Amino acid sequence: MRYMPLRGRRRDEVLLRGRAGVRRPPGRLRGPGVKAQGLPGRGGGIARPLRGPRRGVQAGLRGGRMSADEKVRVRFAPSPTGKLHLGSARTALFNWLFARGRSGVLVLRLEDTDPERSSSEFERDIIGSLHWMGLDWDEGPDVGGEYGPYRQSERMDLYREHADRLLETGRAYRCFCTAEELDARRKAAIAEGRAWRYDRVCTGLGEADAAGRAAAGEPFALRFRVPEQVIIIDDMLRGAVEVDSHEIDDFIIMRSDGTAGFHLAVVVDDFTMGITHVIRGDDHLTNAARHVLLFEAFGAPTPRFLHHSLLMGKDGGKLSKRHGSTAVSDYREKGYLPVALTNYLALLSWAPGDDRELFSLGQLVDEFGIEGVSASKAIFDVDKLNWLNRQHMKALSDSELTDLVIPFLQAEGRTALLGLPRVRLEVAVASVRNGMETLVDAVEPMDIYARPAGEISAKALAELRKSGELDEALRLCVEALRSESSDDMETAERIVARLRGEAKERGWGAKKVLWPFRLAVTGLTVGPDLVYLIMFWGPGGCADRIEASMPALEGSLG
RNA sequence: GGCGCAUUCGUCUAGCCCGGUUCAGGACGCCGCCCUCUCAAGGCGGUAACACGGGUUCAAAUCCCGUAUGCGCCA
Repeated sequence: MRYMPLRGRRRDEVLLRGRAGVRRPPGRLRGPGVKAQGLPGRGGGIARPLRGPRRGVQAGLRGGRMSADEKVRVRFAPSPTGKLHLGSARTALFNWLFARGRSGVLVLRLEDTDPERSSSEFERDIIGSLHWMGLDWDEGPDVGGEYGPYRQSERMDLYREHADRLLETGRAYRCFCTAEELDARRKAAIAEGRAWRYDRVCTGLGEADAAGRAAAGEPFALRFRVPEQVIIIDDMLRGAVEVDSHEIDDFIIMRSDGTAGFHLAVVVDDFTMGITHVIRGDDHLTNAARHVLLFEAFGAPTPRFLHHSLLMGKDGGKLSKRHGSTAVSDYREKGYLPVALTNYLALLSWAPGDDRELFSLGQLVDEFGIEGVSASKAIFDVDKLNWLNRQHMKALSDSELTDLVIPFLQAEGRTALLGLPRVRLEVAVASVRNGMETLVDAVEPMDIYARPAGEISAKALAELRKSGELDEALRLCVEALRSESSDDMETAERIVARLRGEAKERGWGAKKVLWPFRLAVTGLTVGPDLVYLIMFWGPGGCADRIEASMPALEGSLG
């Protein structure tokens, strides 16, 4: 590691860049990112990352190519080869927050160049999941835009043209090596303990020769001729990352089947779409070196990069299905609130700098800044997500929560509950809400309200039989209930208070009368607070239910 | 294997830039207590970390060097 990622530096840098429209000092003359070492006549790059207070600022200049009034344009570019993954969702969120916080533009681009693995079903899942999270974009396959098309599969001609340009200028060359030949040479190299890189056997082919073979129909790929230089990746999080081009072999930009290589497609898309900041996962940090080279070769401005850390599972490995659900839509189905998910995802690798943890999406836009982003790994911890989900559910009114719970009751086929008048449904939801971690958690506890009167579970029956002075206790309950008729909360509280009083008068603990109350009314040993039971069935309804339980209690009553 | 990135409680992190105010603060989890008709929720308290080794310095989580480990890319 050569450069010094000093967070304080970064902070200055961010402050400088933080406001859109702030004029930056004129930058270096040379192209961005690439140090032109050993290429005479192209000097002027920073030979080493500068130390001291100006380093970060310097690293942020991008060669002055970006004018101060240039609008921030970022992109999120998933492959529709699976459902939207939590890690991708986090990348999308970072891009979205970055764009929205700077009045920038977010582009959604689908990297669907692999027809074997891509499907429109996944495309729908991705778009649906993003929308569910509350994210939107200004340009994309579904909304259009002036830089389209936004599916890579529809941009093949563009890649071809650009690849040809590199061939014409000599920045790329035809490679006739077959897969078998390459494989054999790679194996040999590895067997000898050498690091394998493409051995450039085709780089010396004369143009006439190569063109002739191509014309004769011999299949070939196009390889990028990697120049000798130290590549500097200008990363907003990690500073200036240096990569020696010796580490990079002449990678394929156009496959022999005529499809574009990943690196070519990404770079062509990024600069033709006017992307100013590339925010993506750490796994692309070293790929960025290739990209910088390509931007340079095309004479295009190099965007600034931010390679955030990857999302890991509990065991430290890349988050995968082994660790549980990884798709955003799974969390949606489990009853997580989108705001809790975005809050949690943001909190992985980002902190506001103080003790606050609860953020709505809008608050995140206001508070989020790359100065608060950590560069180290993030492990997905569902416990914390659960806690956040709880916190966000608490902020909801009973009515709002009910609206959210209804679809889950439908999905679980709770028709009896769904047939309830709205007010009673809300009481039912209110009664179970503090036990909920997610929305689905409402369903089973609410089944208590669908129980027929007089049906007592074995466990509850045993508890009732254990209770002394049972008949007296139940008589008091019925009496108290019969004396009231409203089913509002005040009344319900009054009834419970009265029963406590009655128990106290007799020198009993409250449990002696309240426990049988619960058991007889619900037939179960666990359930919502008594106050809610009274509100749900009404005082009369509860009295009826207690009386309905009497037959089952034969022999236990005095 | 080469290169790159990362490394503060089990987990997410504050602090690190501008060394002393920190025997390192918060949150989740876990444990205990309180509350209590049940289950929870809630309140209160506790547990637990500067990867390691050198160096600089009166003083280092904070600065420098090295090592280790993890992750990534090349595949």
